[in-house]
Amino acid sequence: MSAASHPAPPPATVRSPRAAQVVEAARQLLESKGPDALTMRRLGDVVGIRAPSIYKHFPGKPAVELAMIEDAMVELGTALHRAVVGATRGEAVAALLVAYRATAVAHPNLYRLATSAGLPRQDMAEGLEDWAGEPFYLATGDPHQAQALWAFAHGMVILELDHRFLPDSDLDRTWAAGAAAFVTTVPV
Amino acid sequence: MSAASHPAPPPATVRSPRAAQVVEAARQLLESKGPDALTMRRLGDVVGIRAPSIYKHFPGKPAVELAMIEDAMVELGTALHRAVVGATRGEAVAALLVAYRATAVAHPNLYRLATSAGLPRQDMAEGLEDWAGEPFYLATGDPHQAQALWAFAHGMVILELDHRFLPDSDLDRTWAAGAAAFVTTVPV
DNA sequence: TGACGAGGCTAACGCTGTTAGCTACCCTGG
DNA sequence: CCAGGGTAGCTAACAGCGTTAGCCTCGTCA
Repeated sequence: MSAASHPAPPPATVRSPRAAQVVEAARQLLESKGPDALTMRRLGDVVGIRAPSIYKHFPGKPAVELAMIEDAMVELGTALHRAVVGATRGEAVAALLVAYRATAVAHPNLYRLATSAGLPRQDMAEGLEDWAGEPFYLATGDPHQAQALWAFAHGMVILELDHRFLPDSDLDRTWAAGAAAFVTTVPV
Repeated sequence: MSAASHPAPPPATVRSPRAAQVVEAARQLLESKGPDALTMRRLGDVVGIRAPSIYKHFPGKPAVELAMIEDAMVELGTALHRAVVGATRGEAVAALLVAYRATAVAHPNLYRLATSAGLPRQDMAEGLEDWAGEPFYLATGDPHQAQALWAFAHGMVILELDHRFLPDSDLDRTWAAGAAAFVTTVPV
């Protein structure tokens, strides 16, 4: 393991070929047609089976969504770890925010799904949440700074995705303002 | 008008007595039973009419929700304006965050409804959005700082409401960390 | 008095997630 | 070699959702 590597995500739950196919189809459906298009019948159509047959592989729609969320967290965590590894403190915050924004904007519906509700933690892969959030601690060196920075990043992304900022906003500068606020501050 | 007053919200759209009753019932239903309980049939039950009759007063469920969102924004904006009026720069940011958090936590489901999706801006009361967001500009004196602070506040609230922070987090300190970050920073 | 809009009603449509029950295949034990 | 059982598909159906069509009954006003 080289000095510039980052910790691997916790082992993912194994999926049967059919289950993996369902999750892949669900993701494609969600990203290309939006959340309203993600129905069990349409999902069955894409896979080539009837909706009730999906229940042979997943206990219900929330379980399919949870699998998608786990995938999204692995990808987001990977991007964030890659951004902070080997960076100095000042660079790390900016690089982390850039990676966070880019990953979320690249898959907006998936990001929304993964973050816009409570998580069934007991059903999630052990340690995945901690691992994905670790880069915020690595970049700030303080748990409260890390949480605050995460809140800022998530707030920015979700408000941007939902077009909640005024239409002519210069969001690059707003991101920069947030980054500056967090790098120039000492932990309380 | 005294020196410690704040600007009044833009005039609200007038509602017939029945329409007001529907919105009030919807809010009570949402807050007490959660978003899944907010159905047109249940809403009719509370008001004392059948679900299809609601369509004599609103074009559809989204219109009822929009009315609730407008009410929520008036209340949030009022609380935020009250918090910043007459405060010094350093105090204003902290007071603003306290008011934001308190208002959101007091009506979690309403806050989620008002912030967790895109807004049909053309159907909203003119100027309401600007007016509700104005305290962020008053507290920071800079539009990008204002947006960044809003993103932080919203991120904190929504992650707290959805129990996304690790269970034993000391969120008071995280809020303080964010406040400190934004008061000690100069505009970029 | 007659017309008409406002606001209620029932019935129904198409959609949703989900369950029950049936069937066909494959693998394994006797 | 055959019986049993699990795996994974199917159709039919249910309850609930938002919404629409069409009807009826008031109150108001020309």
